[in-house]
Amino acid sequence: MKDGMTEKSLTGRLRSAGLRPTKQRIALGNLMFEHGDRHFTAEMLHEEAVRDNIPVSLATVYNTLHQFSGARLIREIAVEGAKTYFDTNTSNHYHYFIESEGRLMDVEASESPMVKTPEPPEGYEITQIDVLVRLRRKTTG
Amino acid sequence: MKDGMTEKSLTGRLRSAGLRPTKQRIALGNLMFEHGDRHFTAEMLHEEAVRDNIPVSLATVYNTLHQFSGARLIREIAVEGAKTYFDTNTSNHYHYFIESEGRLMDVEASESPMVKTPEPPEGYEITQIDVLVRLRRKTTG
DNA sequence: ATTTGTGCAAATCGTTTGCATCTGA
DNA sequence: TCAGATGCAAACGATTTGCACAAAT
Repeated sequence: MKDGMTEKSLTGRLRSAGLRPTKQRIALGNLMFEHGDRHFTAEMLHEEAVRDNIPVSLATVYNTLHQFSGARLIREIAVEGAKTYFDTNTSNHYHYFIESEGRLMDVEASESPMVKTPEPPEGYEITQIDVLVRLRRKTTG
Repeated sequence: MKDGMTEKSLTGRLRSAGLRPTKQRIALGNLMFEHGDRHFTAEMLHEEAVRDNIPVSLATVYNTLHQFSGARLIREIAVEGAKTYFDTNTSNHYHYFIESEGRLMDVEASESPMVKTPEPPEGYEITQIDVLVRLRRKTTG
C-alpha cells in the first residue's frame, strides 16, 4: 500500500514466474516484502493477513509460499520439527535459531561464519549450504 | 550379537542414563550401533527391527530414540519436511543431504567446511552449529 | 469463454499421547 | 512389589488435496 513501485514490480515478478497477480498473491507479497527481510511460517503470515483484513485461506497461503519459493522470490529454511520457515532474503546467508522462542534471525554478514565449500562426493554437486547457529538465552551468573 | 562388549557397554550406558536396559532398548541399540555411523529415521529403524524379528512398536522406537538422544548416545539432525533424522555419530561434524534420495551422509573430516564461530547476539549463547550441504546428482555432460 | 486460483473441509503424514498391560530390579 | 516400559489405537499439528465456486485474461 505504501509504495506503488513495490506493488508494480511484484506484479511483474509474478507474471515472469507465470503466476497471475491475484488479490491474494499481491496482498501476501506486500505483507512479506514491505518490512524488509523477514522470517515466518505459513501460519504466522496467515494470522498477519487476517489481522490486516486480507481475506485469504491458510491453504492459499501455503500455495502462495510454495509458488513464491519456486519463483525464487523467497526461500525455505530447514529448521526442524514440523514447521517450515520462509525467508524473504534469498541471498546467501546464515541463520540464528532461538529454539525456546522458535525465532529465526539472519546472521549479520560481518559475523557470518566462514564456510569453506567442501568437495562433494563423486557424481554429486552442491546446490546449497545451510548453516544454522542454535542459540539459547544465556543464564545470568 | 556379534560382540558381547558392545552389548555390555550399551547396558552400562543405558544405566548411567537412568534407562533400564530392556529387551527393546538393547535390540534397537545394537541395530543402531553395530554397523558404525548411521543415519536413519524412526520409521527406517522400526522397519529394520521388524525385518530382524525384533518385536517393537513404532511408539517405542520413538521413545527410545528420544531417550537415547537425551542421553547423548545419538543425535537429531534437522533436515526439513516432517521427518526427523538421527545420527549415531555424536561428535562435531557436518552433513551432506541428497534431497532426491532423502539420504544423509557425514562430511568427511578432511572435507569438512571450516566454520568460524560467529559472535552470538547479546544475551544468547551458541549451543550448536548445524551445517547441511545439499547435493543433487550431477547431470552428465 | 477459458483458464487459473481460491476456499473449505476432508485426508495425509510423521509424531505424540492416554491408558491398560507387562517386565525388570 | 511396583516403578518404569511397552503396545495399541486414538489424538495431534502441520501440510496437502479434491472439488465446487470465483476471478483473471
